[in-house]
Amino acid sequence: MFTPVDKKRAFEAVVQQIESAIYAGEYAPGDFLPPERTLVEDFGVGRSTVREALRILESMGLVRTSPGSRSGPEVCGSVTPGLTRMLRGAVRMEEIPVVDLVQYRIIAGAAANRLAAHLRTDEHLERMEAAIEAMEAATDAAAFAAADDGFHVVVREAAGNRVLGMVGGVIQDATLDLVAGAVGPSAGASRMRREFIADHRRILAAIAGRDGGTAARLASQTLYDAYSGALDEEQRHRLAVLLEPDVRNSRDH
Amino acid sequence: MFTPVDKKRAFEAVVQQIESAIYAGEYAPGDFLPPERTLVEDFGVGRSTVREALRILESMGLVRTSPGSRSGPEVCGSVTPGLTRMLRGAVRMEEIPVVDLVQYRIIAGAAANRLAAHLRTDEHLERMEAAIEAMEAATDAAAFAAADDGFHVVVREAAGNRVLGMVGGVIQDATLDLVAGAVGPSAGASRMRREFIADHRRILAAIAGRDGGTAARLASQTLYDAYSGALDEEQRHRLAVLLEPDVRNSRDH
DNA sequence: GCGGAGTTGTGGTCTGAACAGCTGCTAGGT
DNA sequence: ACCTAGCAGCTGTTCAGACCACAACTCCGC
Repeated sequence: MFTPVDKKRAFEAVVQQIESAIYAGEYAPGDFLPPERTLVEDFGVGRSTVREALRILESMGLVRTSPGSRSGPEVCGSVTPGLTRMLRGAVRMEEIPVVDLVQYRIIAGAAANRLAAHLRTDEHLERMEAAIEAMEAATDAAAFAAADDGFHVVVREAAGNRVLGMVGGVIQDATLDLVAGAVGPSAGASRMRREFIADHRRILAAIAGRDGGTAARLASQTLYDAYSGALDEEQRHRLAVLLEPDVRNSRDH
Repeated sequence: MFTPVDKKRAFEAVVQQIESAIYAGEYAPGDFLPPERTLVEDFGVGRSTVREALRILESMGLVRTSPGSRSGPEVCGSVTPGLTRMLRGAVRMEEIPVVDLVQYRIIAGAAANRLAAHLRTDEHLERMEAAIEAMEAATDAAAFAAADDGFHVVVREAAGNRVLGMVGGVIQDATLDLVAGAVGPSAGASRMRREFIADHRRILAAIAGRDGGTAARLASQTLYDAYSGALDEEQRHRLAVLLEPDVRNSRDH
């Protein structure tokens, strides 16, 4: 059996070497790689090859270049912004149906609220309270939506799961882009808005009382109420499946 | 009040223009961008600038270049390989803990199995059965892991949620590469492997019987059993919170 | 009709150059 | 002695031109 030969392009080999060096800990965040012209000598390749490799590493968020530095490209620690950017692009390109986005928000929101109820600190509670007060003080739909966003951001932060936080943020943004002003609480009348705020207060109370099950259930129901109006019957059913399903099953018995 | 100026580098502007064109649908997956030398004329920049932009777009998974093509860079649809690569990097940089990935898989897996139980077709069941048979026939750990992957792919497909499918696939690939052989069922003895297969048969039976609650519970428990051995007590607790939490809460009353 | 050699266009790489921005040193003035 | 303006050096950024390898297309001879 022969192993498939991988014809690598030169810049890919450079990327792999630098990437491995960073992952291996030879370069810690904050350190500086050798300047481009030195890398050219070390790798024995042309300048453009080194630069293309650095562009890839930069787009991955591993390094950062800035002119005038005396020390070369900087190894920066946080890869999350690059990851978030790519995920956002992927979501945009997939042209995901709104019902899938809402369905995901119900799933991820329930889990995030459940986790937040167990792991939240008092500081988280204060920030959630502040977000609700910002919702009450909002005069236009944009400010209201932003305050609502802020509440969910704190919940995800309290949940303490980086993946849940990152994906949730991207999907939440995508939902806002698609349905901005059309559906959801921001477009509702003031009575609808008050009800929406009251829902959030109930969620906050459940999180404060470390009642994860109630927090998850309330969060799912609130999302369903906010968006179900814009969906047809078949789509609503796909969402309703996620609301208290275990109870439904036990009733079926 | 002055607005901060954003000094953009030339290749970033090129990236943004091409990116927007793709997202706007001007170039569908499978289409071809103009050749590099034509882009040089169109954008009025040098060749290396265009090439650096193309490298960034390529690392994001948006385009693919191959020498000898008469048509220019190809716009490719799937961004997931790039996402997986970057997520793996984030984990290796210890920016995202492995426990977060496992926790996410439990959350998303439970939801996917629950949805699949309601929406699956007979064809899905046949493919799940085929995946389980492939697990039984697997001789090495890699084949076993691949067959396990295949089962979950079908489940996500049956669930019919694009977000869950895309993100779930990325996370699954990332965990596969990171923990393959170290933890998880692939490293276990044959008894552990048989138990793992039996779990999947039970999940399949629940999905076939349209019992979403049971399918979700079994899937969560299987994942927890597979990975909990490699985690410490505090991490295990973060996972255990997600297993049958409503029952725990009702018992607390 | 068909197979093979030449042509053409493509991406991949290298070289050399010039420019802009920042840093650090230095010389001059106070 | 201290401060500041200017200079030199190094950095990243961009451009132009050239060459190579490769794939596809074309055309010619069989």
